[in-house]
Amino acid sequence: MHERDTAETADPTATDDGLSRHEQKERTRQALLDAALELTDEHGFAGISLRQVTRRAGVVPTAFYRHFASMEELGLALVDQSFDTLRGMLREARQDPRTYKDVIAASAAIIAIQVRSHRSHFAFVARERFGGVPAVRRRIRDELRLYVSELAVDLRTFPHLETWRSEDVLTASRLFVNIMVSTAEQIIESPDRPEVLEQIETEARRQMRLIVLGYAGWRSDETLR
Amino acid sequence: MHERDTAETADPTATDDGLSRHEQKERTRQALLDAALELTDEHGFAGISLRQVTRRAGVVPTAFYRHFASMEELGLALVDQSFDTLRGMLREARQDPRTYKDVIAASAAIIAIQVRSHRSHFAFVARERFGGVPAVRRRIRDELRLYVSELAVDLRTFPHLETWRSEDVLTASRLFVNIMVSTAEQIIESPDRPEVLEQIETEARRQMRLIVLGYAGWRSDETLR
DNA sequence: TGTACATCAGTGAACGCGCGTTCACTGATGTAC
DNA sequence: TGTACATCAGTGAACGCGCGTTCACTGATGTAC
Repeated sequence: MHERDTAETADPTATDDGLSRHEQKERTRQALLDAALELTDEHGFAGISLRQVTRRAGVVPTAFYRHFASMEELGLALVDQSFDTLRGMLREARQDPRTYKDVIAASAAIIAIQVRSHRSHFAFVARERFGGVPAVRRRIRDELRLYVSELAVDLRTFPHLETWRSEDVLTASRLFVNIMVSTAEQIIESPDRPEVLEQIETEARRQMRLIVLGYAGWRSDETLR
Repeated sequence: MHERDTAETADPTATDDGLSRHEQKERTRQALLDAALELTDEHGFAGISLRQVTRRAGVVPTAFYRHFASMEELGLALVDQSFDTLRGMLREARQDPRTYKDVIAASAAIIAIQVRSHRSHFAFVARERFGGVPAVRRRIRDELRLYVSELAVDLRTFPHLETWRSEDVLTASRLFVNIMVSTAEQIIESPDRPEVLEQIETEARRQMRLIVLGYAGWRSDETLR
């Protein structure tokens, strides 16, 4: 083994833009994903072509195959990226102290903020959940199911809820995810004006409050099973 | 038996298949719509071509233009047809006496039956609501908004609800339509097995019951506004 | 009633275009010594 | 250290194919008289 490694300051492998081959490749891959996400927003994933994606990403069509075997594979990668964002939302809610004071107001606020800052990922899930390529649709459905059960685990930590039956917690979790998704869909479809967003957020709060109150009634009247 | 059947009610304008030019044209138009609906189920509306539609309908591509100026126009016609079906559901619920005994059980049952017998129309609305061509998406959004307010009018006729504030009735209507759409989506995505459908229907009933109970709580505690 | 003519739903050839995919290639980055 | 070679992300030409749309047409249906 030879003695190598010289200076810490100057990187001997540095190129014009300071990126290694690996880093450059990763950057192109992300450019393809971003391009596809943008185009999906306009035409739906089923309506976009490999050539459109590479054109927008600034590479030649054949370069696509260095990163994905097919458009379908790229679509699945987009699902994964989108759900990373959705999971980030759960993580944020868990860390936010407001959540444990007023879970409803906190949830509505977090949803509104997250949807606005990751609009394209939410839009992708909303559009492709029923929209397009079977493989993408299936992956989204599976991830959503997983997401519901992850939320159910969180819900169990709240006072009163730890004694509930697990199907009841799951029903609540499904309703919350339902409201979350439809709120996201509304925000995506709306003009980006503050008063419209405020109205959607208020509606989401009302819906969640209704469900919480519903459960209070449910618990006190077991015959309604 | 070889002797030809004598047409006792011989229609002088009768052709081989007994259809006038107008009737035949209408039949072709419907064949195009049906073909597009089937193909949309497989690939999404954005993913199908004019030629695919005409091929399945059994006419030559150029014949398409005798009926629609473009695929977009055909898409809008499909939205209209689908909402005729959804309105039929409301009409059915209004006529069904069970609705006024147990609105929840009746609604869940009616949704389940209607979705099964008009699966393709529900699937079209579910898929294209966020899925594809902007014009189609917009039309669906507008029709859904109208549908929510039509249901709100119906809800007002129920005991207790006539005294509610109109925003509250609208919120309830939105929640019901939300549950209806997501129930339809689940049925569409599920294998057609009775016990799975029964489970989805039960979940829909639970969700609706929860909301009704929620409103009971809401009414008795106005501070939760 | 029969005849002559008009209408028009559907045909079939042709077009230019964007598509996905193949292939041999280039030249900068990375590595061995 | 410098040199020689390997790797491989991205290139560019080429292909066959299905696409939407045009056009002149055919022949059954419909209408006037």
